[in-house]
Amino acid sequence: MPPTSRQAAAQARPRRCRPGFAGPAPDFAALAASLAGHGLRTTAPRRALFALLAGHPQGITVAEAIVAMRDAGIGQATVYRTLGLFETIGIIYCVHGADGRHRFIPWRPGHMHALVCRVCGQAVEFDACGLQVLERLLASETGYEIEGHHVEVFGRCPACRTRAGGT
Amino acid sequence: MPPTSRQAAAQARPRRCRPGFAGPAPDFAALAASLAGHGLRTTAPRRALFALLAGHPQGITVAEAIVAMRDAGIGQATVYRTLGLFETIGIIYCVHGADGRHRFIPWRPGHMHALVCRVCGQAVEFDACGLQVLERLLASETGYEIEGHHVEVFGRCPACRTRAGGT
DNA sequence: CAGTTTTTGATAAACTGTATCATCGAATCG
DNA sequence: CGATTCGATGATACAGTTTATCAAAAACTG
Repeated sequence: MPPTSRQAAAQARPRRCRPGFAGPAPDFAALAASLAGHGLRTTAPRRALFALLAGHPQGITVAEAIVAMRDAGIGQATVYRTLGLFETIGIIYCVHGADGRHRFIPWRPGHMHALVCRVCGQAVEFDACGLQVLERLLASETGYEIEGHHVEVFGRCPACRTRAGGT
Repeated sequence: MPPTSRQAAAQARPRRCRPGFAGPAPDFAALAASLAGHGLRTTAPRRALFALLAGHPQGITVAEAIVAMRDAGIGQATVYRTLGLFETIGIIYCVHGADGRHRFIPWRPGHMHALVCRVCGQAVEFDACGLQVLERLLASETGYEIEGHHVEVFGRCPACRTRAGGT
């Protein structure tokens, strides 16, 4: 749902696939630009969370973010707010593992998707170019105007397959 | 109503994607067979939830199920339990929509997916055969053992496109 | 640097999902 | 057909997760 109350004044335009984020070296300039472009301010907590995400290209859970941010003196409410904000302005996206927990992954150039290991949670990204073909096909066959898609593939990573055959 | 359920001939296999479920006419015999095949009992709440699901091929949320079942005098704990059960024995599967909420969808033959209109909610189904190619490619490239996928495509249906141009 | 508005952190509160347990009932057996 | 057994249910309590509130602090503007 859209943000409530007064501090929602800055309407963030729902945007997808903003390139240029994530990676070993957090691009704070890009962060600031994206925030400014949505009329939002660049603050220390936002930078900190952005850096945390940049250091975890495979994504983090809310709980992990809360713990990490707490060590930096940042409250959990801010973590929730900022994650939601980042998702809204399109610098991260949210998936849920098979365990049902949300995981936030930085957007990478090219509209990547995550292949998540059900056992250890490690995620590998892949492009879903095939999906764009599917979208076009669907559009022409159904007359729908396709606005987006959400893909989730899950399985077991090589390490987990080796470690335990069963489960 | 204990009618003649001799048609339950087919023994239940612990298998996913069992066909024959869902649809306008809930196949209670198939439900009973599947439950019995897992050593589970056929009860009124399970039949009721099964019928509810059959009436919503596009899936329902937990909240919707709880409300609907409450009207039938069924407790929320039972709804959670039964949904989890149905998922375990493979007559429904769980996804989370772009809004982050879980949605339970009856398995259909052929593994169809839904294209949902964001405005009116009307859904069109399509097969995602392209996805199977993608899965195989991912498996060979990443070494993951692919166990499943979830695809959600959303947009605006022709009627809603015509009716209102906005948003 | 002062003013204005957004953002934050702490707390409370709401919500979601799970565990417990006495009771009920489906399947089985006599 | 009635008795028995053990799984299933519903109500409640409980734990965990997410959101709302609001005074205080911080960020942008000029």
